[in-house]
Amino acid sequence: MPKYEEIANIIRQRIRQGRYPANTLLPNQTDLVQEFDASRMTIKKAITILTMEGLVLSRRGAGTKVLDHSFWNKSTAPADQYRGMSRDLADIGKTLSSKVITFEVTFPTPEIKERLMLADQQPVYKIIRLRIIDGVNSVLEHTYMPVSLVPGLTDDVLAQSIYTYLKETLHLTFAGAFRNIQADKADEYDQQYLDCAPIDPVLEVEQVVYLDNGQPIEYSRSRNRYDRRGYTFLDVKNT
Amino acid sequence: MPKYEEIANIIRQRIRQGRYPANTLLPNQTDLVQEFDASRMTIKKAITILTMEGLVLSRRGAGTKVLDHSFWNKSTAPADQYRGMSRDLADIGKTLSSKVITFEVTFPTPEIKERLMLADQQPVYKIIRLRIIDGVNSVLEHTYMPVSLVPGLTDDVLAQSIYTYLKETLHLTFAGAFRNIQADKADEYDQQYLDCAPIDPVLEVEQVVYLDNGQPIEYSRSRNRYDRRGYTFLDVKNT
DNA sequence: TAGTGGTCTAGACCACTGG
DNA sequence: CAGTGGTCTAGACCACTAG
Repeated sequence: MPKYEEIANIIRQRIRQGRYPANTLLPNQTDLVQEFDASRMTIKKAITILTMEGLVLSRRGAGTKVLDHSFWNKSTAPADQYRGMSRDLADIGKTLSSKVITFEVTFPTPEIKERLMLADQQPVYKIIRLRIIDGVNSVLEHTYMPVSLVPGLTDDVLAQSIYTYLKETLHLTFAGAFRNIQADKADEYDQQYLDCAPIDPVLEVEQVVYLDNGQPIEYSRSRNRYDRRGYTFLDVKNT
Repeated sequence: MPKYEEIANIIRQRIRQGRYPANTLLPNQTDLVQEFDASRMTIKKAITILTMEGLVLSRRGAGTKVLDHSFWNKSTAPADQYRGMSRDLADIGKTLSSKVITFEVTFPTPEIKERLMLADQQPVYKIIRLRIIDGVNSVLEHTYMPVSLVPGLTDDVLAQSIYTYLKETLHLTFAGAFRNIQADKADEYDQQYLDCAPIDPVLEVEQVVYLDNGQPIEYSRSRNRYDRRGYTFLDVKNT
């Protein structure tokens, strides 16, 4: 692990523990240089990480302030499960249990072929899973993955976390994801599996996930019960 | 403007112009060091910007590849208006025209007071605007701003872009925003102004926008017609 | 093994904030 | 004005990819 990441971890811990209380200033960067025996560029990089996480805010001439974002958890939102991948992409697959509804191999439609950047005749997995959070049917997940990139996918894996399998077993690493979020009416499928009424809206999170070599590994549409899941994130100006 | 930003702009332009075509490699960093007469750290910083924008992807040992994300625009999504603030926060206020429905000064509810981090007795503007995109009523925006931070707000400003006023006239700069997105049923207000039926869902984008000194400047809830607006963004792993 | 990007340094200058 | 963070350099070493 890079030095700047270690330093960021230490400072983050100190903030959480209250050693650097909210609305006070962090030690200045030259002091941190001394304490961590690092160059200022390295300290700056560590602080940038914390800035992107919304923990601190630096201003030229004024120092680096510790922010108070405690109210984020007291949100009125239905349930803030989704998070950005600032820390780790695998959090997407974080839930209690899954029920596999469909698991088959097929040729992709033109749309899916394009999103996964596939050549002709390349088969994909088509997976539909019901995600059950705290015993409540919450998300209906339609997933497509190229068979060539994900050998050995089984029902067992699907019942757990796909991403744990991709990371731990196949040792794949991710570059990021492209997402589109929209509201939609509940279709018959949603109504059947999410136990919702025809008038209940659905929050659809559509995403393409990329490996660190730029190859798409997944296209999915997650249809969330509107009263169960929201999508929460921080959008920090980078500089 | 910092040197690394200028370099990023130049490289971005070359990518758009096709001088660095998709799926080819950028010149390596030592070559770029020579061309731009900069240090490698500066070149790296420029490339990081482009990485965050999804334009390129670097891999240790393999070079920096130009990505092809042309299909993002051919999305099946209803309309991708919203974007992250990677480039500029003001884009949030980018729309054709507005109709002011409510514009008053009031004391905040406890919830809004907390989100705007206000002391007691501090009044806020309460603004409700209908945003009309291409002649169609698309978004109903409920906005709260501290009066003390935004002097001189007028109907004229509201009819245009609030953010242009904040930036150009008041010279405020922004640190970022916290957002929560969820689906909801259309309430009577939505039905009246967005011309939608009771069964039509609504996409609600809730946000708190912060100034660069950490002070919240706005709390808002934007209620979008589900068939008019989605929320589209890139989530890139940072390192 | 050659070539790439990732990290790190020690120092420097500058822009900005706030008393 | 003193003190802060933002930028930038010239060089170094290392981890990784790909032939």
